[in-house]
Formats: sequence, structure tokens, C-alpha cells
Amino acid sequence: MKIATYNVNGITGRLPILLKWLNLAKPDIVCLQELKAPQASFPEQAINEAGYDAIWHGQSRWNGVAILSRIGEIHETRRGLPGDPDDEQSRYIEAAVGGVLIAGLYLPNGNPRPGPKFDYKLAWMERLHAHLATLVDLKAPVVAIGDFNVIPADEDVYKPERWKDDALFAPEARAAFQKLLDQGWTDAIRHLHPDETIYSFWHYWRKSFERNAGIRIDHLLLNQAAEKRLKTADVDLRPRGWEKTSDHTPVWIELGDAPVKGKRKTR
DNA sequence: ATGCCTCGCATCGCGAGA
Repeated sequence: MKIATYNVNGITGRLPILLKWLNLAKPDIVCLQELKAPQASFPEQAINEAGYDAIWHGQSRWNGVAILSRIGEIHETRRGLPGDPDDEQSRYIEAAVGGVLIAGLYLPNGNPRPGPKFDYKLAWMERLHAHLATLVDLKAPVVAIGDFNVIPADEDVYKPERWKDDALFAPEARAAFQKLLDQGWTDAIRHLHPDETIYSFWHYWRKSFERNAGIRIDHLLLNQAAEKRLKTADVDLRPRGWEKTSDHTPVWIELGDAPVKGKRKTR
């Protein structure tokens, strides 16, 4: 089972890119972020024609998240992160698909720091921590994936010194991300590629992608049951090189088949 | 120190992204 996360940076303008990539990579489940489109504007028909079911939580102009599946029904379990009834931003959607619980998220950027946006980011991470605490110990595989807007370590940014005051690399944000991992989540990319330089985002300007001046902020976190089935984790660099593309590129994992149920363990 | 590039729209400038 191939599961991917992709910040499309606007589903309307990026639809040809998304469809091309779906056809090429054929992921089974995809979490999308930054739809930047109202609920009614989601291109459901085009997604269906590409072979995918979808649920989504849109919002005019900003944010917006979706879950796509080509392996069967999407059983939505939650939309919106609990903990703040006044939070109207569309940044969290959760569903069971094919025996895996998928938590799709778009964590706030938080710039400029310090300021109210950074405070919102940290508060959102606290809420995420509280909610993921209820999921991490499930017996079923759980994957918490999306654009976390956090650069976890020096190895995840081309020039750490230039990012030290940025909300994506701030000590408080990195500590909050580490606190999430400490609950029992595995960063799939780092688990399988401990020493590789792997980025998932490059600015549009100054030929960042051509120079590989990137950062790694799109993550797939696995609970123990999911980690046991982890076979592959990688970024798909192809879409980032296309015309009129997102500034992010997809990150994906392959999970092996579920263990056969009812099989008695031998001692 | 700042802008760089790109998008959507309460559009022809701005806010947001990261």
C-alpha cells in the first residue's frame, strides 16, 4: 500500500499537475494540503475520473486538506483538530482507509516569529500532541502525515544558519515536533534514510530547486503498527521539476501487507 | 537587512506562503 502526502499549493491551478502525478505514481492513498479553494470548488469529478474517491475540507483562499483513495471507501473519523472551537482554519482531516487510520494535516507556518501567528502555531502543535496521544497506541496502523511546517534538524535544511530565526526552524517548533515523536511516532523518511539529504520544499525564487536549496517539512509519522509494515519511504522529485508546479513535492511510503489474522503464534 | 516567486481574489495591490 502506497501512501503519499502532497502540498499542492492550490488545487485549482495545480489540477493538471496533480492528475499527471496521480497517473504516474499511482499512490493508493494521498493526503493533500493547501487546497486554497472553497468547499464547493473541489474538482471532485476530475479526481473521480482519475480513479480516486475523496473527502476534503476546503476554505476560501487559504489552507484546505483532503484525503484521496483508490483502494476503497474513505471512512471519515474527524475533520478539524479538537481543542479550540474558535479555530476556523481547515487544517486537519482524518479517516480510516483500507485498515489504516490516516491523519492528514497542514500545520500552521507560524511566521513571522515572534508574534500571534507563531503563538497559533505552537498552540496548534499542543492540540495536535493531545489528539495524537489518543491515536498512537492503537493496535491498527496509524499514519499522521502532511505539511508539518517544521524542519526537524540541521540535516533537513540547506543552510541551517539562515533559518535559525524562522518559525519553521525555531527551537520551540523543533522541540514541539520532537515531543510528538517522543509519543512513539517514527519519522518514516529518517528511519529508512538516516544520513541522506532529503528535501520536500524549494522556494520558487533564485532557482532553489536547481541548486537543491531546499528544506524537509513534509513528514509521514508512523505508529508502531504502521512502522512494522514500513517497506519504503522516499520523495518523488519529478513533479517539482514540472512547469507551473507546487513549491512542494510529494513524499510517500510503501507499507507491506497486513499480517494474516487468526494465525496462531508459535512459541 | 531585504527581496526574490507565485497564487487567489473582498483583483489591477495585497496578504500569505516558507
